[in-house]
Amino acid sequence: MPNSPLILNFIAICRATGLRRTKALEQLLVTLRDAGRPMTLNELAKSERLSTQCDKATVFRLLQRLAAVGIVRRLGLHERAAYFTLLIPGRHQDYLICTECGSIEPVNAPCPVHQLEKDISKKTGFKNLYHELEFFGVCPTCSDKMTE
Amino acid sequence: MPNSPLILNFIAICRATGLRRTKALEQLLVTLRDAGRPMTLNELAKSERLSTQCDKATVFRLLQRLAAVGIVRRLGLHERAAYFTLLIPGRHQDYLICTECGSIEPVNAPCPVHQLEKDISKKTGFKNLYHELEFFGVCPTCSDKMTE
DNA sequence: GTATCAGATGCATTTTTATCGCAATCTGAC
DNA sequence: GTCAGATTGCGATAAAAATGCATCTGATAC
Repeated sequence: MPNSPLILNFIAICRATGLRRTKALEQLLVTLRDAGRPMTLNELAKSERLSTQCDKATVFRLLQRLAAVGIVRRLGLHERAAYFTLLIPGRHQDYLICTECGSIEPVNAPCPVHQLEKDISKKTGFKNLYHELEFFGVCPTCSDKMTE
Repeated sequence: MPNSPLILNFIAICRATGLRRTKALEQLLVTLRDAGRPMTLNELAKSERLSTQCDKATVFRLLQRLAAVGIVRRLGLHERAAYFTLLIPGRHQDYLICTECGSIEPVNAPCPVHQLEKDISKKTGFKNLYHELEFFGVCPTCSDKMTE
C-alpha cells in the first residue's frame, strides 16, 4: 500500500508547508513507514526504494525538512550516525538497544514519563516538550556469545 | 580541589583495571567533574586544562577507555557530536535540552523509569540495563525571542 | 496543454567528527 | 635505576554531515 491514508496525510502536511510532492519524498515516507524502526541516512539512501530513485544529498535534505515540519524526528540512539523515524500522530515509542551488536527494538510498555513531562514544563517554562527514552543493555544473543 | 576523594577513587578504579595514572587522565577527570554536565570531545580537547596538557587523540582514547571501565558514559543528546559525562556512583541524571539554543540542564526530579527498567530486563533477557532519558523543548529565553 | 519559475535534485566538494598507525616517550613494578 | 609495556603526539584516514551550483521538475496561471 504505497499510498495509504497515513502517507497521503503526511504528503498533505508537506504540501501545506510548501514542500512539493516528488518521487523522492513519497519513496522516503514509504520506506520509513515500511521499516517501522529508526533508520540512518545511509540505510535510507541505500534502501531499495531510494537508491534507484534519488541521491543521498536529496535524502539528507528531505530528512531535514521533514524534521522541521515535525513528520520525522532525529534520534541519538548512542550510535555514530543519527537515526530518523516517522512521527506517527498519537504514537510514542521508546527503544531497547543492545550495546554490543547495536540492534534496536521498540519497547512494548506504556511510557511512564508523560506526567513528568508536564511537571517539568510547568516548573521550567520550557515549551513544546517531548522526550526520548532509550534503554541500553546486552541482548541475550550477545551475552551468550560473551560467556562462551 | 583537584584531588578530591571522588577523583582519587576514579583513579583507583583505573589503576585496578590496568590504566596508568597520567597527567592527561587526571586533568580529564577533573575537567569533567568541574563541568558538571556532559561535554563533547571537542569541548574537552579545547578546555583550559586539557588543551595545554595533551592531544585530542589522547582525550579521545582516554574517553573510550573510561567508558569501557564504566567511569564515563557516552550520550547522544540529539546533537551531531557525541557527549561524555562522568558516571558518579549512585547518581542518575536526566537532561532537559533546548532544541533552539542547544543548552543542556539537568532535571531535578526523581526519575520514574527505574522500575520499568527491571521489568524490561526480566521480560527481554537483556542484561546490565541502563537508560537515557532526555527532554526536549524550547527554553523560556528562546521562546521569548521567537515571539518578538 | 503549455509557459513559467520557485522549489527540488544530482554531483562534486568541503567541513566536521571519529578513528587509527606508529615511532617516541612515560609509568610503575622490581 | 632499569625495563617491559602502556601511553602519547602527530599525521593520516575514514566516515558522516553539510553545502554550492547548474540543471531539472512540480504546481500554478493562462
